[in-house]
Amino acid sequence: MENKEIARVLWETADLMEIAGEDSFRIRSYRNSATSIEGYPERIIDILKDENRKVTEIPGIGKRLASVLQEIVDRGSCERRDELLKKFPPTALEFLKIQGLGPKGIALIFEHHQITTMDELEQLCKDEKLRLLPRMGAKLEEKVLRSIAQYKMRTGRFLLSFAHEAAEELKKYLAETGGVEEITAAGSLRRGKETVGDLDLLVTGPNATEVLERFVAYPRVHEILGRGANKASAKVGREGLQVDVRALPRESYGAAMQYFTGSKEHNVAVRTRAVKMGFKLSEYGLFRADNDTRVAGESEQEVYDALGLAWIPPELRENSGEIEAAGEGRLPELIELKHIRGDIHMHTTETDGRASLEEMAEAAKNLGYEYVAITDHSKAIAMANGLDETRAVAFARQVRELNRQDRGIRIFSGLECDILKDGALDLANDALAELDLVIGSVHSHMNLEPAEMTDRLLRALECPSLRVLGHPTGRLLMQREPFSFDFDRVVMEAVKRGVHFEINASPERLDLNGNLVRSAKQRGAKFTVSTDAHHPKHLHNMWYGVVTARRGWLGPADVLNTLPAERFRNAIRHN
DNA sequence: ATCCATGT
DNA sequence: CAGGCAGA
DNA sequence: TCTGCCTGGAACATGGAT
Repeated sequence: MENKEIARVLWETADLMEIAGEDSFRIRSYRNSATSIEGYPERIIDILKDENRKVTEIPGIGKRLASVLQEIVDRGSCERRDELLKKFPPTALEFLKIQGLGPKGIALIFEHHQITTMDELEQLCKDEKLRLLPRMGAKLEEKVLRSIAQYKMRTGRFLLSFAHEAAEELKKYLAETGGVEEITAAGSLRRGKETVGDLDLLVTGPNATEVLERFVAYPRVHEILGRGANKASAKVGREGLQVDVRALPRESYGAAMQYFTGSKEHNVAVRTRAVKMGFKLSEYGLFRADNDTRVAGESEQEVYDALGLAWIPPELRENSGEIEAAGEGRLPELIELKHIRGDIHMHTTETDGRASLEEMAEAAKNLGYEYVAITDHSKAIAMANGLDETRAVAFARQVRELNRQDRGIRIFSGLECDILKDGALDLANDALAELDLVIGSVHSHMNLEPAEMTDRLLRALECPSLRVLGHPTGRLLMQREPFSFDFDRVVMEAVKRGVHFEINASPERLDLNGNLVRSAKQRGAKFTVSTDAHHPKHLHNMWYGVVTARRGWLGPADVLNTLPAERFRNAIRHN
């Protein structure tokens, strides 16, 4: 059992305890242990097995949680969780994701009604029964109904990061079969879409068929949906990600990859082109329409070539101009991970990060970056102990001092400064001016009317120290809609003032999706790609941001943090 | 006005 | 629930 | 060195119910 799964069980238990109204310190302990286990460098299961070691060495884990961990590893659950699940249905945990319903509200609902499914909850609201409960009213019913609608839209979809990790794990496992030439994840994962519905794995090689055997025997498969000679599909993991594995002959591997990568719209357009050229294209290959002779199929390159197209990076395959561009040889040269020279949005223990400045810088150095910007929160985020003017200025000074010693990576002093409700920045200008890089972000009042939100952002852009608009749309994938404002107007103003748009690489944001990036670029916008890391391991998320930038047709020149350190410094310098 | 639960 | 501290 | 007792809580604003 992996640390992640253990952490999940602990987290669930904490949620259930909260609904049951148990001691808040105990709940906190469970949550603390969940987060520290999730990010723990060693496998808990190994420590438990080792006679000479104790899990209580891990800070935050004491005698009680140690035995809980043992229990979870042994049987996948713990007594407390089992008890609570007798009292509350497992859907209670789902209800927690409905906006407006917290632990208290859910407990109250269960006290009065015997419901177990989301549909029943929906019905309860529609029947105007929820408002009969104390402290609940018509407004809440509406809110819950809206949130349920959203919930239904997003079920069955998964974060890109989740699908990516699942795919990597599966690929590794399946490759152990031997006799496998290639395993590739196709579909929206390959196109780098922010959320993914299901996973398509394509396999070729002499033993491709055996791979299907191995797949259905995968320990995390929990429901086999079908299995034939060339294709098997199953639900994987507790989350129920549907995975299709297809075994393919070498000669049609490229055609299949092209086909299963999509998008559907892209494929329709490509096929239309093929037909016009006297071919037919399918997942089996590209054939001449008149005599069915195979023209291409082994590689994607071959297929696109034969159609008179340059090979199109999967991120662009949305039928939004990429085919024309490929035909005319004017596909953009897209940004790649290796172009990124510094991560310029991250947090430390000074506010809500989990590691020190030194640890973050060290981790960034190990990723090969030339520089980092440390950008902790400002004081409006009180719960994160955000920096006030005094601390910000002191921090800027501390960083100047740090850079005198050579630590193999350049550090810039930054701040993720809150944009207040009226568009003013949270800290005074003279304090901001001391910092190398000011990112302005909205963290509150996200439901303003569009006009008001637009004005707010426009006003924020007036701040002379502002260099970056952080997570500009505020969306949280599958959780919170982007806030609405006049994007184009804000883009134009930002361009005028030299403010960059952040492509926030954190997988639950991927803020600015590909479409917005592209339309901003067309209006002259420049960008940053940053992880918003709160932990050294989050620095790895950069890839997701780069993929998103690619979906927005960006090249390295569009992105500020591809510049070498010195040029980067000049670009952000205040006048 | 006050108090609570929720959310950031 | 963990961790620290007092008192044994 | 062990046992038992005590403390700790990321702050605040908002929207809505009463």
